Amino acid sequence: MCQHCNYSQLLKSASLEATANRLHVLEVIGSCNCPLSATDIYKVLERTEAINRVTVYRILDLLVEHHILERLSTGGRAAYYGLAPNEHHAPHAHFYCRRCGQMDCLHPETLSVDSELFKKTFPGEIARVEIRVDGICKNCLRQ
Amino acid sequence: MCQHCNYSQLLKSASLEATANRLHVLEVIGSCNCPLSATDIYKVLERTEAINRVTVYRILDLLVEHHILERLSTGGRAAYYGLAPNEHHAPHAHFYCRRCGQMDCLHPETLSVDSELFKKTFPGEIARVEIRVDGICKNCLRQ
DNA sequence: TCCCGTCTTGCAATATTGTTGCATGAGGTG
DNA sequence: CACCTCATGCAACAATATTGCAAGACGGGA
Repeated sequence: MCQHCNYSQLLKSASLEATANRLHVLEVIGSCNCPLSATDIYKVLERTEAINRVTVYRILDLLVEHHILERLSTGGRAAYYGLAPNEHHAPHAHFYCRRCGQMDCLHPETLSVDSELFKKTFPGEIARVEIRVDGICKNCLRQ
Repeated sequence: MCQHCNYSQLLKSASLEATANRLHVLEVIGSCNCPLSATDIYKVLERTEAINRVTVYRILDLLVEHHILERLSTGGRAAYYGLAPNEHHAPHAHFYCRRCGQMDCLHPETLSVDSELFKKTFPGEIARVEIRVDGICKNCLRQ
């Protein structure tokens, strides 16, 4: 997803140590153009690194808390993780294929919500708006 | 949420038997103005009915599959369930409070997405668009 | 009425996903 | 070196959901 982000820099600006494990996690997520579940990430990493499953969960939680990653939800029960919006990444919606379970990022322009009016009238504090389109992807439609 | 829906009728039009358990589940969801998790529903039901937790899960799955209920996701790991859009219920967005975990329905007009352009250009099939606003609700802000 | 098939439900076991407690080890600082 | 902090591993646990199998309900037809 990102040739623009310097993960080490991202971590440092959040006052986090740029440990090898954290960089590995960011590289896996950043090099995939779609959000991944914790299990996905762990499975990729364990092939090449001696990393513990719990460590992956802890890193994901930490990075979400520091707004480096964002947690997304499918209709299913696993959480998915993607790079959080930053200067290189505009907030964008996601598409979830009900048949194959694949989650994809949509281009920021294609789908957005007009939340200005909402923000003015809503009595609470708004942190983010998550938009997810569910359906069947073109690959699954072909079959 | 609904004085207009005849649950028994809803089930019959989906060719499903209107069993007591299914009606109970629908009544619990329909009489709450916010989506509920499977556990929420089970806890309400077990106070008055002899119903099994697994039965609740199965009924929820069945009703989602038949588009009587819709499954919603919070940032957390539990799925939430609400009545699916139908002639009495316009599709609407939801608000999830990060502090108290409460999920609320928003009025259909306050927040909607312009998906016409998207529908024309997207190469897959679109079943629904889920919009969730995350933040802190007004009750939590007061504290 | 009795048998048979289908559907719903309960129960136990299991799976998946995520969390907690505690110990170890690395690396820096006085 | 003694001490501190932080990241990590490991085992146990917790929460949420699913599966397999058996029992029960209920209707249709012999």
